[in-house]
Amino acid sequence: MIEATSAKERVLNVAEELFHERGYTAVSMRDIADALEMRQASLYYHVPDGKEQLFVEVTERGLHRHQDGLAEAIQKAEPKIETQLKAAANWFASHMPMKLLSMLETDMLAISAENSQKLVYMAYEAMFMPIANLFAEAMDRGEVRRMDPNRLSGHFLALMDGVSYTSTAGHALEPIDQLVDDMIDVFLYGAYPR
Amino acid sequence: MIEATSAKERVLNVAEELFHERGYTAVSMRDIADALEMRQASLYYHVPDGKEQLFVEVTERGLHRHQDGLAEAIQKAEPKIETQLKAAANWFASHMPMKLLSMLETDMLAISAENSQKLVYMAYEAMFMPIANLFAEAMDRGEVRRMDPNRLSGHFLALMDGVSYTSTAGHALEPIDQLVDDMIDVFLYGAYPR
DNA sequence: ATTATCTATAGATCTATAGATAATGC
DNA sequence: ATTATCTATAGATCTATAGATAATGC
Repeated sequence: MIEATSAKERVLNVAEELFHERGYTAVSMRDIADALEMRQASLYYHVPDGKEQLFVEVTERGLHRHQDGLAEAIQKAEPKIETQLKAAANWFASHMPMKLLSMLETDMLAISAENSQKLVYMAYEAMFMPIANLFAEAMDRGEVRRMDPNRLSGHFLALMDGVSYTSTAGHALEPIDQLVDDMIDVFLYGAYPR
Repeated sequence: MIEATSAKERVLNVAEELFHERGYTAVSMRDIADALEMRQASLYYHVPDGKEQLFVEVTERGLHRHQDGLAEAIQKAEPKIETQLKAAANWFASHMPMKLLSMLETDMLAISAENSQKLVYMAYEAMFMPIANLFAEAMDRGEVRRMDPNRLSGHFLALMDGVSYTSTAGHALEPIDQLVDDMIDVFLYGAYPR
């Protein structure tokens, strides 16, 4: 079998795009099936447990992809916080603007508590923790001022989310790399004059 | 009539809470009516044009409230960027953690293009612009380094959104004021050692 | 007369199940 | 036998409309 993408993968890909765009509740199984040019009921062959399972699988897959890609991007960069952050941010930016916050906030309330907990924890592991570790190490090297690395990670991801939004929403006059660099500059040096 | 809140206001208040919590599509007219202990159909007396109108009214009211409250908070503060930002941030934080980004991203796609455009513009006027003006003035005073004030405003609001989320989601060990102060400190001085 | 509710219901849409069908793989 | 689709449909839920009812205000 030299299929580029299996049928299941195609389902996950389309579902990912739609869920990401409009959110869990706003997307119906019908919408997904339509986009795949198949009948709504046919989706249940791939996800017998239904819509919530589909969402969970899509999100898990996406988070694993983020975890791997992010780890690789960071590891490839020289161990200097600015370079590492740029690598991380550019990876985020290129691999689908994440909207982490909005996902965590709204969609999680529409699924079961168990699934929600699992996904929130995976998001923590995939995105929050790696960045926090980066800061902790940078602090040990004296590169970043001492403070709670978790808090700093939260700030960085919030900024990253903002950049994603800006570039998605069209009011982006400049390429995303430029936006990312600017953001990191403010993050590292602050808004006060140097 | 010495009513504290009119029937219409009660409807808007409950709708605001639910929409804010779970998003536009995830909340049904039934949910809102149930929370008000009235019948679903009765809502249509207050909002004859239905659910979308209700959402638009709720959001407009909320944005106006933000516009006024924010303007007042800023104007009361001494004209020093740090003090002004703290005033702005604390106002945001106390008057309902906003989730501006998530609202703009997801909910706007579920309503008509006209309404969406109107609300996005109102959000821009109510939150984005006042903060951008703050920065522009601070730059003139030499208090903030020269750069695009709009971009800076975006970064600040993204950080604010992140703080709102942190404090909402329970993983807040500290009072929100503390989180806000920390955030502003990073924003102004940067993550690099001073 | 106005305000604010109610009951009843039409019509659309949504999730999910049951069972048929057809192509490919052993 | 497995994979991947289809048709048909049950049952729930959702938005919105029509028309009745009752209390308060002029």
